[in-house]
Amino acid sequence: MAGQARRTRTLRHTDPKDVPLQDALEALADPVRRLILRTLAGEPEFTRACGTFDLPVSKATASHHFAVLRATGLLEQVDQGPRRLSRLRRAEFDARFPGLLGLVLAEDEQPGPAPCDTHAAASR
Amino acid sequence: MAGQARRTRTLRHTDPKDVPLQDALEALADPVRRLILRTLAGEPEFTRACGTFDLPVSKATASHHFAVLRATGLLEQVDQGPRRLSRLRRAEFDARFPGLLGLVLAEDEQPGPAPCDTHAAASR
DNA sequence: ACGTCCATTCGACCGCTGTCGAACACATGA
DNA sequence: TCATGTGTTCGACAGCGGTCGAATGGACGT
Repeated sequence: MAGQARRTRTLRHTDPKDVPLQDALEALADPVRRLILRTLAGEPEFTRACGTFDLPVSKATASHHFAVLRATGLLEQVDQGPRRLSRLRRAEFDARFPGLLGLVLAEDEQPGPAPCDTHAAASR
Repeated sequence: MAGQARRTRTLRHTDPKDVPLQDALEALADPVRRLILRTLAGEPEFTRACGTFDLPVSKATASHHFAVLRATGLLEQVDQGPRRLSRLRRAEFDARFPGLLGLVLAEDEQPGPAPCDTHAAASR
């Protein structure tokens, strides 16, 4: 059978209304998760699969971060075949925490001279 | 004997302008620190000494949290004799991260069923 | 049926940070 | 000078969370 309509199934996601500020801040306090959110904000909805993100971590870790974001009501995901497409729940999250997501999306990539790097890179 | 001027000396504090979003979120992700901020917001400026806060942690831990808040540009402190009085740098922080502090100060104390602490019972 | 691709889950490791008691430093008042 | 009250600093400990490789589960295409 030729490909018919893709069976896109929405999976359970947390409603931002039920998210305590504690969880929201913890979720956003991770740089990888913020990178995911910023990437997602720059694309049409439901066009990026998890694997297409350019993240500095392994697949397992990335999956963990997606789960956290979903649990915090920050994104909604849809299974389309083997891929899992994401959408940023911008309006919903903004209704719960006005301005918070905006700060994240507007974050500068801090191109500084790497004062914040984790350990002795001994580079440059 | 009365009438000697209180020698209030301002100590070094970080300018919110120099604070990366990363640090701000990490600072606000701690419930004790948010409690400090909310308490401070409900009082006139420079009227609360560190010891007068009703915090669920030891003196040493409280001191640590005050240091973090100071380093994040969230509060300014003045030494008045043996006491260290604090002021919430509301406007300055709001200029750097519009709306963020507002969310914290408006936070509900979550009186609900969920006891936020996962363990640490029978302390002291 | 089978293999492939995609994402999650599992177990383990490790560093960071929140936590504490005790010791210290400082300013003040007797 | 000493005692007191206040806040910080010093080790030390514990738990959480981010991280990984490997194993697992599903959904196609052939």
